[in-house]
Amino acid sequence: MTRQGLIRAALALFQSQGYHATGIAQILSHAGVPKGSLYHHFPEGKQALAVATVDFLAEEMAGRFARATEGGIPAEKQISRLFTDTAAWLEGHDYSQGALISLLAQEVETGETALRARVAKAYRDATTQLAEALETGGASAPEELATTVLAALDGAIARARGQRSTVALHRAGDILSRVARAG
Amino acid sequence: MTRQGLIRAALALFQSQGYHATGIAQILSHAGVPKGSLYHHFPEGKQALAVATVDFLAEEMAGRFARATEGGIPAEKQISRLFTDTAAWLEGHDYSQGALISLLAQEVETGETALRARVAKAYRDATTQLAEALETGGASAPEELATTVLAALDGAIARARGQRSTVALHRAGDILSRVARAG
DNA sequence: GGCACACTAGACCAAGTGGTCTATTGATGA
DNA sequence: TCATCAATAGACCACTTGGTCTAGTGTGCC
Repeated sequence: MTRQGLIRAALALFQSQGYHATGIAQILSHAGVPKGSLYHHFPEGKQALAVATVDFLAEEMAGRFARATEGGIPAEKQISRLFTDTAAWLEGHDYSQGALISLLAQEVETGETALRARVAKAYRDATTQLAEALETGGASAPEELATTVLAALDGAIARARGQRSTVALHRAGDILSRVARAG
Repeated sequence: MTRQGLIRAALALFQSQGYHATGIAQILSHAGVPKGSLYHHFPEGKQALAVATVDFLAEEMAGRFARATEGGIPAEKQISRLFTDTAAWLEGHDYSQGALISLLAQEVETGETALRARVAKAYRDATTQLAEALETGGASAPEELATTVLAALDGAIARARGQRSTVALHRAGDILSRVARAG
């Protein structure tokens, strides 16, 4: 499906370079789709595509957090896995991918309301979902912990990319999983 | 000084919108400086200006961390202050400012080597300086803690901007200052 | 068959991009 | 007084940007 292809291409590129650095032409060539198709599926253009991208990613993350709950894994283990999995994912993509939501949160001007709203929603949803998973994993104060874990994860992803090293990811994962065990 | 004005303007704009979203023209008008002056002081253009911006900010952060050590403040207190101060700073600027280093770490392509190198250096320096401060504040495993604190700080800043709320900052600050007390 | 319409295709456009170039200004030292 | 040169000033350029518009294509329905 053309629409899906556009979303996937845009996701990869936004995650890699950010919103403003990614041109329409680049998305098009990456997806192998002509301009007319983009503006047929997304008449509001680039911003609408970014919104769809955020929604797509949010759904993916939701599934991931839901799966983490299934086995009745302790919160401590869930957290350390989240960080090590992310580290492996970054290395697997040679640090070309990143944290879309936090990137957009900083790049997008206050004017672009639709996009801003989705970003805020993605943050809320990710936190509640992770908090639920951590709660079933036995964590106390799960909301507070989930917020901190997500913040550290985003910050560590950025740093990993800046330094081409996953040590920050592993350090943060260690400390926060210890918090889950203690608290 | 014209050069300083350019750096300050660029810092504010890059921190607000990111590197690619900020045009030369915008920096110029913000600083009240003509184009010729920019290319006189920074013959390598935009990227060189960004490098200077990172250096400027790194120096500022270094001073800030050094000051935190002076009073012999316990690590726990240092951390909670770092987060509440940042929250106040964000609110004071109406969420228009952000985390430059982590933004650049994600936005800048692998091709722009000079800028990437400075970003990596800024990460390293900030971590060692904060670790020293935390160590004199009585923290154990200060490097690990400093890394986690900086990651959580960056991630929480992004989120605060996305949601126009500082709760994530306060939550992360609470949890991590507790870690410093316990560990 | 032939109509309808979602979709593809890409030429085209005004506005903006980072960067270059020449001209001028103004302070300093001989 | 004059020469020098860092710094200022902005016109200008090739190129790219996001977006519009018209033309065509394929598929399903009557």
